[in-house]
Amino acid sequence: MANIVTNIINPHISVDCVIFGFDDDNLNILLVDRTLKEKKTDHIIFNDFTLTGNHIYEKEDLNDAAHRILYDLTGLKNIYLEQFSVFAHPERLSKPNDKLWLINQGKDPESRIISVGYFALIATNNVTLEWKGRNVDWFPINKIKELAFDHNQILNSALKALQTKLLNEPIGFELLPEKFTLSQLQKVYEVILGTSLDKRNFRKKVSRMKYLIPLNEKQKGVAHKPAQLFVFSREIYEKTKRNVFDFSI
Amino acid sequence: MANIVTNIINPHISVDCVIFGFDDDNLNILLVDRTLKEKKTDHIIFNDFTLTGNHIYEKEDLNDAAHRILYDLTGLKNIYLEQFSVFAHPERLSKPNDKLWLINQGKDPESRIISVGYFALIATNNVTLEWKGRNVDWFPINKIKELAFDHNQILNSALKALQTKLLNEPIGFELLPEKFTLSQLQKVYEVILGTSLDKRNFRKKVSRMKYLIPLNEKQKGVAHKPAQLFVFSREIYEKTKRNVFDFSI
DNA sequence: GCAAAAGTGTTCGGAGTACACCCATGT
DNA sequence: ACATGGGTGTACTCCGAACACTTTTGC
Repeated sequence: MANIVTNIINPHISVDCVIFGFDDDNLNILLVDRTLKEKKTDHIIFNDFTLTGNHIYEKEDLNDAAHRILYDLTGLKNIYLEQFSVFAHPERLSKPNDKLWLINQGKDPESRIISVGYFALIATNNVTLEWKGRNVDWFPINKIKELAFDHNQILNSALKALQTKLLNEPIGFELLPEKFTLSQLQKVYEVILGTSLDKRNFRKKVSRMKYLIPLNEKQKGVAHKPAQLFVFSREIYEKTKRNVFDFSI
Repeated sequence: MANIVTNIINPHISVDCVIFGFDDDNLNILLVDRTLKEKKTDHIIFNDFTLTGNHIYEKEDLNDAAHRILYDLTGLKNIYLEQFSVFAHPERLSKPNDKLWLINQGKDPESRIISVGYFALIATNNVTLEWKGRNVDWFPINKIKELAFDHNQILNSALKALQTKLLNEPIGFELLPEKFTLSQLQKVYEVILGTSLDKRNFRKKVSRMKYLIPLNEKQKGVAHKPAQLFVFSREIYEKTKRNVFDFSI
C-alpha cells in the first residue's frame, strides 16, 4: 500500500468530512479539538474545533482519500459517504487564528488549498474514535458554535445536501443499527429535516417501501410494548426503485 | 482588474463548463475543437472535442472563474451556472492523445489537475461564440462521441445534475428566450428528462406555478394558431416557493 | 381548404393530511 | 396500577395519469 509514490501528499487539495451520527435524540457531528498552546509555557492561545480533513496523496482518488480519513478515524470501511461540494474561496484559511495555527503546523498560511467536502453517515454505537492523537467527540448539530477555517460553511452546506438526499433516496437507516424500529427511523427523518411527522401517516408511507423488511423479532427489555424490528434490503430497493419523472411546482 | 497578483494562474485547479443550449428541438452542448497538427507539415495527428475549461487564478473564486469562462466565450454575464461535481481521478488526463496534447501545449502530462465541473444554461439565440481563437459549436447531446480527457464523464454527470435540478426547481426557461410559450417549456422538460409529457396534464401542472406570468401578447408569423407568451417572475417564485418536506418511496 | 400547432375537461385511482384511542411491556 | 411508547383507520382533498376534439392562423 504505502510505497514511495503513494506517500507524496498533494499540498493543494484536501478533503473534509462532515460526519453525521444519531443517538436516538439528536443529529450529531464529529468534531476534532484544535488547541494552540504557547510552546514553552503551555499557555492556551486559543481552543476551538475542526471537521476531520486531510490532504490527498498525489496518486489517490478523492473518494479513496475520504474513505481513508474515515478508516483512520473509526477503523470502519464501507461507511456511507458522499461528495457534496467544493470549498475554494481564496480567503478560506485567512482568519487570524487559522493563520496562527497553520504557521504553528509549519505550513504557509498564504498558500491556497481547496477542499472537497464529503458527508458521511455512521451509526454512532460501538465506534471508538481516534484522530492523530487529538480529541474527537460528537456534538449536537444545533449547539455548534464558531468552527475553524470555513468549517461552519462546510457544515451548513453538508446539512442541506443531506436533507436533499434524504428527501430523494432512502439513506436514513445508514444512521441506525442494522435492525431498527419505525419510530427510530421516523426520528431520523424528523431531526434531519427539522420537522415533526405524524406517526400514522409516516407508517402508511413506509408501508409502501417494499425494501423495508419486517423481522420476526421485537425489541427486548423496554418498558413499553416492544416494537417490531426492520432491516433495509438494498437488493429490493435497487430492483423496485422507480424513475421519478415528476417535477415540482 | 488584471494586476500582477490576479494574473498568476493556479496550475493545479481548473474549471470545466458543460454548457447546455436548446434550439426548439434538441438539447445541445457547446464543444471546442481540439486539433493537434504536426508542426511542420500541418498534418493532422488527431482531431476531437473538449468542453470549455480553464485554470483558475490564484486569487479567484471558483464561481468567478466559471463566469469568466462564460464571459470570454459569449460576452454574456449573469448566465445560469451551477457547480455540480469535482473530477480528480489521478489518471483523468492520461489517455495517449491527451498526453500528446498536453506536451504540445507545453504542459507536464504527469502533473495532477483537478477540475471542478459547472453546468450552464443559455438561450442559444443571438450568441456569438469565440473561444481563444478556436472553433466552438453546438452538438446535440445524443450525438456526442468520444471527447477529450474525462469530458464524457463530466458531461454525463452534468446531465444527471441538470435533470435532478430541473425536477426540483424551475430552471427550464433559462434555456428559453425571455418570452416563451408553454409548448416550448414542455419541450425543454421533455428533452432534458428524455421522456414525453401529456400536453393537458403539463398545462394543468403549469397553471399551478404562479410565477409563470401570461402576457397580453401572442406569437406572430407562425402558420398555426399563435400561442400565448409567458415570462418567469423570480420575485413571485421566491415569495411563493414552499418548503418540500415530503420524501419519496 | 388544408396543414400545423394551440388550447381545453373529465374520470379514476393513489397519496397527502388531519386526527384519537387501545395495546403490550417493565417497574 | 401506572407510565411509556407501539400500533392502528377513516374522511377529505389534491394530484397524477389517461385520453380526443375544436380553434386559429399562414399558405
